[in-house]
Amino acid sequence: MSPVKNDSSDGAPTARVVGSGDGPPVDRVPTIKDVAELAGVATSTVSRALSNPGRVNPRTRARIEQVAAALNYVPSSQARGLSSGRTNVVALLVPDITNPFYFDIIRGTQRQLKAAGYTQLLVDTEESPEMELDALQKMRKSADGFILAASRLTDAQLAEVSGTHPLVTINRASAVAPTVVIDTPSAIIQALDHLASLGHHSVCYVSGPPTSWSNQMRWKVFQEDSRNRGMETHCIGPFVPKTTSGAAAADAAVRTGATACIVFNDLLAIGMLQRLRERGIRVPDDISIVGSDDIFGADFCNPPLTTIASPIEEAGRVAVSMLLSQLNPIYGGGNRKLAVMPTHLTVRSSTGPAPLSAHNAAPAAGAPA
Amino acid sequence: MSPVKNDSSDGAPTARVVGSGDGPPVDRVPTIKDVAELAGVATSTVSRALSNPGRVNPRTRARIEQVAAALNYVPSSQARGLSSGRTNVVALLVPDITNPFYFDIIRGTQRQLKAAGYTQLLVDTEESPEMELDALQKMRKSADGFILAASRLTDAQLAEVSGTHPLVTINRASAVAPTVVIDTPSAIIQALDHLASLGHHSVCYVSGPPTSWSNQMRWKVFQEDSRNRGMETHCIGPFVPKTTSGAAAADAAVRTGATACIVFNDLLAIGMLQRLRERGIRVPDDISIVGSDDIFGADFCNPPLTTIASPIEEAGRVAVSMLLSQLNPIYGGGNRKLAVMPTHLTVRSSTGPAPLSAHNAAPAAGAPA
DNA sequence: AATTGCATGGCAAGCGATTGCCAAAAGTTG
DNA sequence: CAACTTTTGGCAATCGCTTGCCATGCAATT
Repeated sequence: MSPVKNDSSDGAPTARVVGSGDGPPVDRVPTIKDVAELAGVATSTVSRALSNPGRVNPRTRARIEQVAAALNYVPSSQARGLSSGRTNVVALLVPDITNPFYFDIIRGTQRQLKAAGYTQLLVDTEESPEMELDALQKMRKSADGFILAASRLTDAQLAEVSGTHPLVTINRASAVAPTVVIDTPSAIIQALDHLASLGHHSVCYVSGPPTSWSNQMRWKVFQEDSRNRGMETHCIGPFVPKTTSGAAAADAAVRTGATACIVFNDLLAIGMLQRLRERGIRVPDDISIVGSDDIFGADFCNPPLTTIASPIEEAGRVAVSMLLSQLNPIYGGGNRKLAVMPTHLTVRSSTGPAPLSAHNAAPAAGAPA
Repeated sequence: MSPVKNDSSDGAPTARVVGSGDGPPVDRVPTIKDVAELAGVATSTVSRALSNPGRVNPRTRARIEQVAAALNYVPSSQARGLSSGRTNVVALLVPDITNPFYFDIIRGTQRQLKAAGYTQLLVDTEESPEMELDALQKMRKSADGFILAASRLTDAQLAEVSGTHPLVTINRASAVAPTVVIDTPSAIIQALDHLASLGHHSVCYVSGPPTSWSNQMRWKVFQEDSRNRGMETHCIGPFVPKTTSGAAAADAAVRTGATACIVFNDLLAIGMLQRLRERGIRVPDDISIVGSDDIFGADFCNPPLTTIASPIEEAGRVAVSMLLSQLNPIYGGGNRKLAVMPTHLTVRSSTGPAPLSAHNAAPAAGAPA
């Protein structure tokens, strides 16, 4: 009833500038108790007014909200977490924070989580299953749920963890945990189609981390489909999925005599592009390269990379929805266990017609023409 | 002492697979009390043993540690935070999480923080001062300190915030907060030197966000130094520092007739490169481009970008040290208020000799040679 | 031998919220 | 108007840990 902004003529009650005082900033940050007193109610009422709107009289609630605003009150997430058991934090675990592939995931989950009132905690597991497990363990109590992007865990580990933590995986199929995967078979088949229509007969898969589920899937489909098409099939690797591994990958690829490569991811593909250029091997004239992910940079590298693109940011968003419906059944949407994201081939300039020369004698650098 | 992977055969007290039970996983996670009881001491002793090693008898401590390990005990960060007032969380605020410039900062701070036992909380402020302020406010209690990368706050806001929150800024000078900046004057001068030695007489600064401190600094130095050298000086912009703004920037740059550009950052520069290529304007034959930051992609774009590189990851690490010494004076290192990171020019292929033709008639796309 | 001092560990009071339970007030119904 | 249901708000017990303060035991000092 009484106007609320009465506690000081004009100033903000908290967050005063240090000003001339030499000590640390004072003016203790307001707690729920301060709000309660000022509003003339019990702390329980304040708590409910703020997080359980229906439970309190609209008039009372309005007053409390005013006081809270005037006081610049922000509930302590610590205290809230302690007493309620919920933290409103979701942890996103990625193998390598600097891999552009994850940017869109990060951004997608970030947006969606924020919209749902959650805070995202980003963890870089450095491609290590141990770190992944460890983080999961350590944050058991400090996060409500987990999103594992391209988890490096074994099936058994994943099953175990999934039994005790609400989680969803991205790009890592699992029998037990809800999963968002990209449509790998379709992706590979599209790429192979493209290559076949350009006249390639000898193709090579450039493999990524052996522990990566999507790598395994890609190779499997690649192998089957290229065989069905009667293509000569090669596989090289595994390589660390970074540009720096591109040199080794490029050299190995050339050595197979294949006229086209499908590469585990764009990072590696871009590295290969660089190496091939150094060695004077022309792309796509001498060899075609198909990447995967369509990361930042794939469009402006040289030549621009043909690549398998997928709606990664959306995958992130979907993962969040799945997790949220797991955390809070009220979110509805049922409990979808699997979402498959469509893919499409983005053709740029790193693929072209197969060279006319035999496919078993790729031009070696420095060799006479 | 005990190996870590021991929780298999004889049962981990927690984290049991759900197995056949249909209810949620039980086996309440162990608390400090469980550890205390099992070790036959008080909880206070456990607490001390775990976080204040010197305060407890080594033998007792060993026992407690064993029990804790056996129980797979992980202290609740919530509870710890509540009672101690410390959260062991440091928030890193960046304007745009997808801007590769920040990757190295993120990685640098991440590493260093982890080493010091802190958790990094990454926040994307979306280039918005409001969001930045808001995040700061909201996390007042949930983070021990803040690192503001390229803060968009005004001086006044920064001063106020800095009075109430332990923070350090990166690439944003401030009279009040400890700061890590890159050596902008030197960077610009190096670039201008390079350009001058290539015979350029008309240069253009391509401006980034007006609220960016480093943008302001760069322009200031650019202006002064190019004038001192008797160069013709242009400035265009501001542009949003993303590749998508590159087209407009490129067109505007060409229009000035300058033979060389120094661009606010690599993202924008790469966008310009793309546009120039589209328009048939050759880089560096017709126009030279210098970027800034040496981000991921600067080395493999087309042509590879000459750019001002700085030890960004190290800047992140330094920022963390400065923050830590602020949070915990025991960390020592004094209270350095300013760290300046050296820069160097990385010359690649986007810069070359000034074209011989007059500098006021850049070749228009489609114009006959 | 008495005193002092230090190392060690326990007690218990918080930290700031949430929430089950209960009581008072308000609204309904016959 | 009585009996009953619903709303609304308060009490107080947690949540799991930290930490100031105190008690004890033992070694060192005088």
